[in-house]
Amino acid sequence: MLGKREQKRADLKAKLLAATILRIENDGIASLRARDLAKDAGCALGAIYNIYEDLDELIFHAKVEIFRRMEERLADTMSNTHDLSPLDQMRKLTSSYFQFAQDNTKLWTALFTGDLTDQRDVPKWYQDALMRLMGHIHGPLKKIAPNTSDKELSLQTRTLFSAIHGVILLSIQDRPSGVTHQEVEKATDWLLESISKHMK
Amino acid sequence: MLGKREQKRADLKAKLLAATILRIENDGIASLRARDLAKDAGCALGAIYNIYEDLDELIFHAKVEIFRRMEERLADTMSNTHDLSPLDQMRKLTSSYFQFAQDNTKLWTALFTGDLTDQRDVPKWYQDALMRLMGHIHGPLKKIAPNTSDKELSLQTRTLFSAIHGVILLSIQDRPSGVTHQEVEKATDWLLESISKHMK
DNA sequence: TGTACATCAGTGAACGCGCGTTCACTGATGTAC
DNA sequence: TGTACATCAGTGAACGCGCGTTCACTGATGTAC
Repeated sequence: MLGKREQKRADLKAKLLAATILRIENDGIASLRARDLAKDAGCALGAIYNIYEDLDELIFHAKVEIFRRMEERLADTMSNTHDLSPLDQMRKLTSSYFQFAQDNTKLWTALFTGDLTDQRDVPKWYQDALMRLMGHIHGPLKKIAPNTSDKELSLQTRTLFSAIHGVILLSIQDRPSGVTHQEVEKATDWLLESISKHMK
Repeated sequence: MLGKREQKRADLKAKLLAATILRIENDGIASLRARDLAKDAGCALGAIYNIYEDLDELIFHAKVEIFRRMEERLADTMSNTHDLSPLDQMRKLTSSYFQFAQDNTKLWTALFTGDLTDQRDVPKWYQDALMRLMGHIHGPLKKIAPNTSDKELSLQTRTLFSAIHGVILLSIQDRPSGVTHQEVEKATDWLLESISKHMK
C-alpha cells in the first residue's frame, strides 16, 4: 500500500490530468492555463510543478491519454470483426474514427496540433499504438490483394489513412472545401470502394 | 497620380505585407511579432496601426495574398491542358498543389491554421478562389462520368480534394502515419487511378 | 504507543518576460490665399 | 511663387495584461528511538 504522501501525490496527478483533458475538450488546447488547471484540480498553482516538470509535460501526458482512449475505442470496434468482408472492416474502422473525432472534436484536434518534434522522447508507446492503428487497415488490404508486396502495402495503408483522415479533418473543421458531417460516410465509402475495387 | 502621403502609405503597406509573408515563411505564422515586422519594413512600431486596424488584419491580408499566389500557380499549371486526359489533368493539379506546399511549407501551413470563423468578413474573393480551385477537379471528373448528377459530382470533387489534401498534409508534417515526400506522387496517383477507374 | 525531529508536498504572492496596443509629440505634406 | 496654417502620418517610450514559473514559508506525513 502506498503511503499517504504517495497516495495524495498520485491523486493530484490524476486530478490534474483529468482537468487538463476536460479543459482541452471544452476550450481547446490553445486555451489551457496553469491557473485554471490548479483551480479545477483543487490545488495551488505551484503544486503543478511538484508533479510535472512544466506545463508542456502535463500537456504531453494528456495527449498520450487522449490517444490511448481513441485507440481503445478503435480496437474495441474492430474486435470480433473477423467474419466481415475486408471492405466492411475498413468501413467500420473509418466510421469509428469519425465518431471519435465528432464526439471529441477538440480532443481529436489536439492530437494533431503542434509538431511531433516538440515532444519529449519520441515515445515507444506512440510507435506501438500507431502500428496497431495501421494494422487495422493493413489487414483488410492484405486480404483484398494478398500478392501485393509489403512495401507497396505499407504505402497503400498510409495513403488510405491519410486520405480518410483528410476527409474527416476538413469536415470537422467545417471547411467549405470539405464535406459536411452528413456526407462523411458517403464520401469515405466512395473512397474505400474505389480503392478496394482497384486493388482486386 | 497619388500624393506623396498616399504614395508613402501605399509603399509602407506593401512593405509590411511583404515582411509579414517573409516572416511567416521563415518562422511560421505563430512566431509573428509586431516589432519584427516594423523593423523589417523600416518603420516604427506604431506605424503599423496607422495602416492596419491591428495585427490580425495584417495577418488576414497576408493569408489572402498567400492564397492568391497559390491559386495563381495552380491556374498557371492548368492553362493549356485541354488536350490532356482527365486523369492527367488531375495528376497535374495534384502535383502542382504538392509543389506549392513543398516550396512554401510554412506559407501553405499558415493557410490552414486558425479557424475560418476568426476571419473578418467571410470574404467573397475566398469563395470565388475556392470555386476556381474546385473547378479544376470538377471539370475532369465530369468528363470521366458525364452522367453523374451535379450533387454527386460536387461531393466527389470535395472528397477527392480532401483526400489528396490529407495525403499532402501528413506528408508535409512528416507524420509517421503519412507518406514520405518521395512517395507522395505514387500515393496520389494510386488514389486518382482508383477513383477514375471506379467512376467509369 | 509516544515524542522529537526530518522530510517533503502544498501554498499563493511575487517575479519576469513577452508582446499587442496606445498616445503625446514631431515633422513632413497638403491647402488657401 | 511664397507664406501661413492645417492635417495627418511617423515615432518609440510607456502602458497594461496575461501567464508560466519560482520560492520562502507552512504544515502534514514519515522515521527513529
